[in-house]
Amino acid sequence: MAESEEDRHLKLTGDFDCDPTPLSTLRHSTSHVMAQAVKRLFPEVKVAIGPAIEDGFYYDFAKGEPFTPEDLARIEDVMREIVKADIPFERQEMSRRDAIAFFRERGERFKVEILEGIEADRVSLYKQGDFIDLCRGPHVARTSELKAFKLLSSSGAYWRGDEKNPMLWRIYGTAWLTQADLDQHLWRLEEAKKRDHRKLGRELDLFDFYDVAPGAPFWLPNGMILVRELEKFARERLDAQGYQEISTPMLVNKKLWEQSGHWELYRDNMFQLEVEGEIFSLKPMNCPEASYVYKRSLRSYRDLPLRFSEMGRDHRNERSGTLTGLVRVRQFTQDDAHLFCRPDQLQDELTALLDLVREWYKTFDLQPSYKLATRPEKRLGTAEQWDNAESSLEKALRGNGLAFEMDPGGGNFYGPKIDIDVRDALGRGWQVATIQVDLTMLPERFQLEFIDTDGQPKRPVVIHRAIFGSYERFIGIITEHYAGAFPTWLAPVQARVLPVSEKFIDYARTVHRRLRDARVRAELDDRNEKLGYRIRDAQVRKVPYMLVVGGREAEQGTVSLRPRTGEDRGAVALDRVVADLTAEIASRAADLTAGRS
RNA sequence: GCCGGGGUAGCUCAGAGGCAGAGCAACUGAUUCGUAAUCAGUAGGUCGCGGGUUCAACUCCCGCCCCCGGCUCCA
Repeated sequence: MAESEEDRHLKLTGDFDCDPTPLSTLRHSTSHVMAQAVKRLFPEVKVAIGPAIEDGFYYDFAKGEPFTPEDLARIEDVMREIVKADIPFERQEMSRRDAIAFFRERGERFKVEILEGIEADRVSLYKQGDFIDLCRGPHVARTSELKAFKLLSSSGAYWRGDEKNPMLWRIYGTAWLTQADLDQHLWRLEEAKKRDHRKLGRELDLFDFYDVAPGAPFWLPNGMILVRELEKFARERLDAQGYQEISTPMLVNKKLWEQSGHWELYRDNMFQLEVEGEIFSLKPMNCPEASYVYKRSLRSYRDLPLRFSEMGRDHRNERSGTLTGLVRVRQFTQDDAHLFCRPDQLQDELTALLDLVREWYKTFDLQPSYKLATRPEKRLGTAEQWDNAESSLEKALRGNGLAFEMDPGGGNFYGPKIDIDVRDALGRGWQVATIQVDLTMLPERFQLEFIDTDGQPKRPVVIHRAIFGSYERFIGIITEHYAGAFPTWLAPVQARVLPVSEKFIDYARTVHRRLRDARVRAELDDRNEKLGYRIRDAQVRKVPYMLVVGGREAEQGTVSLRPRTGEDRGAVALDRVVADLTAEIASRAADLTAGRS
């Protein structure tokens, strides 16, 4: 992982510990003004740290009682007074020793602790009016520059993120350069609430959770359609790429996990149970068992690469407080694969894999971004192996014309990797795919071999990769991305036939049957309700197409086509509607184009 | 796991020691309807679970489970 803004903030070392861009500076200054307001209202409170973060800022405070929503409103009022007073931010420097004395005298124990933990001889402080804080800066010139901000929430947070440390109270806020940006951000927060996959999952009957199985979804018929369509999508692509699908046991003897190293490093996250005196565990990952499949026979250099894919159902005993809808679960299904190749094949495999990833996400209108994580300090394997693996990953990225960030030292101890985030329709990032080169872990621990051209056994390189990441999380992501209005190929119900009145039920049945025969997931809504009611219902259920049929349509063999976008595409011949819909579904098109002239 | 907030009808939520409530959804009937909500009626509950206090607990106390927002972790 690259150092986070929080980490840099805490260390106060280097030239620019805090991101000096105008927006980050503004947010950072806003957090100082918030701390100033808090100290005015609650003089006994001690301050910890307050960095800029994505979309805003926070500040942590030591205080007996939590902040209430009313407190936040009062703090915000005081902040606006401070802004109005147009106070300058003033920088001053002092020796670290003096700074320690300065903050100790004020009882600011957290500042003292930070200062004691750093190496710099001199440090900077920033002062605005009656508030002074240890800070690397930079800051805006005057408080009047803060125009568009809002406090959002308060919650507990540990000092330095360590649960053994005291709990502090954190206030989150957001700040922007303009009111329009702030309004836009607040709109996105509102919109995100409306799109919450937990809410939509219930409303659209996709999945549900019951307290008998925390962290594990029950897939309802509608949601299972999504699972099946995604599986079908994945299998089509992997079949075309020469993958071979396997499936390995979920309940596995502890011996395997001792061999793989999971028992030592990951045991706390594994569900264990005893069977006839032996300890078994539900698999948290699929790699060790894929190695068994590899090892099943003697492999020649000619057999490689071997690409074993698996819809691996994994269980991880996540701490109860971390579970969140489909995004963080205890049972999930990875679209996993392990590619076993010769070192000289690594480059081509990675290039093909990135091409696959790039194409994959086009279907969902999700924008991927790539991060190359290189060798960490603690690692296994030779410099030559690492050089080869890192340059192969980089060449694969460049070969595909992909922009990427570097994450120096962020790789696994067994090899470098590329992590892939996607940005959704609201601009939120989600980690989905990962491509990890494994130089040593599986190859060494499981003694993987192939017989090379010289007749000697050699170690293959393994690539661990997942593209959706997990079906559960991915469905959570796309539910929010599409706001539940899935493209036709994914929509649980693709079309609803709505007879204008029961007089036209026969023709409606014919239309319905034609659609079903063409494998369109269609429903007939012949309920005893007015057309307007049934249209509204289909709309609320986000059904892509409504096919309204009455006398005119029955006579002419047409349907009146109304996509959920609200347009009226008028009377379209039934044959054409069926053809358009099947084409739209087969091509996994993003837009609703059937019947568009 | 920790901190804070919650759990009352399918959903959204009100109620606070003394008869369990509303809107929407559901069901039944009437209406036969042309592009986002027809009218009327009916039914619906172990107030998360267990214990305690009390003449009486959805309400107060204790323990547990689950959910939400964070911390930490993460596909």
